Amino acid sequence: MPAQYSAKTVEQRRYEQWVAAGLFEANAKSDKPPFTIVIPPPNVTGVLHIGHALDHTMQDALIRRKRMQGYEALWLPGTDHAGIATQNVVERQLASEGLSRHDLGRERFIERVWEWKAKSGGAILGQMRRLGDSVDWSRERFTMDAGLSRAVVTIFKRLFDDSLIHRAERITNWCPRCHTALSDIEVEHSDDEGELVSIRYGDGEARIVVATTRAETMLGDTAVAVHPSDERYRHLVGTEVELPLTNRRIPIIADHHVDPTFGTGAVKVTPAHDPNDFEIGQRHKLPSITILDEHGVVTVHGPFEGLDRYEARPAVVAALRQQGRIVAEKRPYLHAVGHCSRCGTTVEPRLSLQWFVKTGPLAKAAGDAVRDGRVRIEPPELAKRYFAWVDDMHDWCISRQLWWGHRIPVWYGPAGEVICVGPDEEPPSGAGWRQDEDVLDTWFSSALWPCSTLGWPDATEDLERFYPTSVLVTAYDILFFWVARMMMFGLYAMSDRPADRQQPFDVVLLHGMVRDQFGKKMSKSGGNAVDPLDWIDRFGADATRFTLARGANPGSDVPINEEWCQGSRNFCNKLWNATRYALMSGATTAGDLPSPAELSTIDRWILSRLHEVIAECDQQFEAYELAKVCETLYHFAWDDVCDWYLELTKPVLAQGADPEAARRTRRVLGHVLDQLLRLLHPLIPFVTEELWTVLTGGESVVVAAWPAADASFADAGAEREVAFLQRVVTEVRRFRADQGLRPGQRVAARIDGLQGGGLAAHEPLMRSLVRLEEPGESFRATATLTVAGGVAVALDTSGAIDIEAERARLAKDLAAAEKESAGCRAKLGNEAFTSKAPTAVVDKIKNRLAAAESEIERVGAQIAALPNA
RNA sequence: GGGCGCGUAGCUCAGUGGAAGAGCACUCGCCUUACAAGCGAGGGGUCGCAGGUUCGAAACCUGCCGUGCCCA
Repeated sequence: MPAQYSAKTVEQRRYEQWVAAGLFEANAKSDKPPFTIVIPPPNVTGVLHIGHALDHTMQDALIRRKRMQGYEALWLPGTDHAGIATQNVVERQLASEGLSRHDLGRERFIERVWEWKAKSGGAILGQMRRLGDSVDWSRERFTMDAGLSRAVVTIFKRLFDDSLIHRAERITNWCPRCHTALSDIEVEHSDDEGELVSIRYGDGEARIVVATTRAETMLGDTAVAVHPSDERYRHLVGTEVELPLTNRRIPIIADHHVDPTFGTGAVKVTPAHDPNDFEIGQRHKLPSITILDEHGVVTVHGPFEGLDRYEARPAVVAALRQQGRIVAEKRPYLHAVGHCSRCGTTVEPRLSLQWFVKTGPLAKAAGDAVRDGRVRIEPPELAKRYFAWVDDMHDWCISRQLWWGHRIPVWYGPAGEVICVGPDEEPPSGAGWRQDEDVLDTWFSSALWPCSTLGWPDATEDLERFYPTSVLVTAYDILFFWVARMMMFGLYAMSDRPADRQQPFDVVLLHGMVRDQFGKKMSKSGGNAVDPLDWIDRFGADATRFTLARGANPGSDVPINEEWCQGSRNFCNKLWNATRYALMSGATTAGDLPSPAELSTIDRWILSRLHEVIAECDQQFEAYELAKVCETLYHFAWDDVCDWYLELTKPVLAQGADPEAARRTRRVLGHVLDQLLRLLHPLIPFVTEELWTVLTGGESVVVAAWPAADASFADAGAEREVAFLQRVVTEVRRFRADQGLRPGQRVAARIDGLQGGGLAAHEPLMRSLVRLEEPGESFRATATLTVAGGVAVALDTSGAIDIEAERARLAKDLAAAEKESAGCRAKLGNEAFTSKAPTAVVDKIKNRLAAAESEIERVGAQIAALPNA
């Protein structure tokens, strides 16, 4: 084994072996309990970014541990067809050939998309292999697969028949670039610079001033609204005012929605181009005048016709200014603007005929499932956010004016018939029948993902066995995207089952977003984005995973940086070298572990610690505290095992030592590493596999049994003894460092009082750790260290010691002890404390005081023994 | 504007009523036969501010300041 671990030479080879051996394939026929995770399907156009890497690291850690624990573990991979994004990609490709999708026609265009998918789609799936995702590739799914498409039609038909899907003309978020409607969650709001223009409508007595950030929409105004109790305008309500630039007069109406404190307290009402105005329009039965087409171009007759909305705005303002109607202008004016989440274009609220899911009853059920505990949100604090969303959900616009996607299964007849065609039904044929042109929102199909991937609507073996899935892992910022929609559809689709088996998942585990070392959001433009593949290349997948997992505190954001990833790589290397050393020292996993009675204190200590750590890890895993699992194992591996256990057992394993004792320690050493590698495997699968197979000769740690905590290994005596030993060693090291004694330099010393601490047997061990040799003929102590517990170390430093350095160190110790003592005395002298605090707490303080007092005595005596400078 | 978080060491974060912690960074000394991707030792905190509750507050309550996110 080389002295450095090379992830590059291990990772790809190991992954291929795992897949070839079928270790990730779940067997629906086994009698093991199931544990299921479906991957939140990434876009088929997507590439692996650092957020996926975090999400997948967490899922893989959970699923690998369950697999080792003997569950029938299924992690199901796949992608969604990403309607808008994919269509955009292929349209761009066509554009470079000078073509549009309309040149090809619908059928040929969809063929092109499939060709694109076959050639370049799903790049992320290959990248997941590099991360080490233990997904079952034999069950990979795509939302446009035949089976999943059938699921879409099935639920559409059911919802339609239950009157939960309907078609209506409403204001929707319209992307003038993608030429499609969007749902609310596909719109991202940001504060942008715009303008606020105040315009005077009407003249003389009948004039009123309104303010707007979108002057061009005044062409579509059909009213001016004021608050009903606004005294300033009461006399105008019910009258009409002249709308400039048009030959129209519009009414002044009173509506509670108007905020009288904003601007002049009067607002223009454009029902066809603003959701609030639309509502006002409905209430007051106002006409809606559409002034912009699907490209955002003005359609009203006159001088502005044919202008883009951004050309029309200054043109309208200029025309108004010419008429002297601009009362005030504010530029720049910061206000919230919605953008298409796919292309960034400013969305245009637009009146159009769309299909909607009536979310009311579905959202209620989705909320109830969490409220009554069938589904648990982790961490629970985030449930509030979930409720806030599902309890106030707007109807969901599901039709998209795209070609790529599941076409809406509705046919319109010559006599105005509207027929929804189910999965096993024949669409109507004959003259005048046509299918709806639109496709469904991609989320409509991914909302079914937990059940459709397992075979729904068919009652498949997989569905029976693996649904409900165990846990859904995703980022809190898309709680609404995945969770709420999967909950609504899962519960609805599975409603024929008993209530406790309908939910798409038992637990929703939410993590935060990956950020840089200063907590800043990662962005390409900000230059702080980390490409996980780059890290995998340079540091290895294990190091990348460990860095992410180590920051994954439940529900909070995960800061990472390159130095920390280096640290994780170093940790892998540490394990590599510890195992390398162990193998060179003859560590073995063959044969039974010797019983504690046969073992040395040191061996019993490390086994005691091991079992504490196993128990801690289990508890932390169950609580989804991955950051804590990492910390626990990092600390145990590096500090307990490498820094102490390996060092403490070196003399036993050295040549010339008792061969039986050495044999037993080799077995314990092998066991501890074996167990440690198993515990770490879910987090860092590659290096642990490489080391574990060499160490144990086993087939693969992927399917090795998860360690079981056994309290009978707890050994408080051994832990106390080793802690004391560590204290003596550290005390001597401090002295040596302060005195500037070279680490390699051997120093003669006499050690007294070891019997009292029960450490007599460890004297040779201690001497070797701190390089103290037996006193010779000419031994003359130049310094004496007293350590707690009556141990004293007299050293011959062969010359004058640095008394000032020694005094400074001791003074510091003394000050600390005195501070402690004073604090404890103050507490114990307070009658209110001793009478009201629990006895256990009072006793603890008494013990601390006693310890501080003896420390003061010890250090004081040492200072007194120092020669005067 | 409404809601939800957060504020602890230089940085990033644990710590939820009873000794202020970790990793990294920093300082000093070391190539000590597993590991310099390493070893040993060390320095560093008014727990945002002000009140309050309590025998006791980093933690609980109120207000303020700063900051982040979501929604409008």
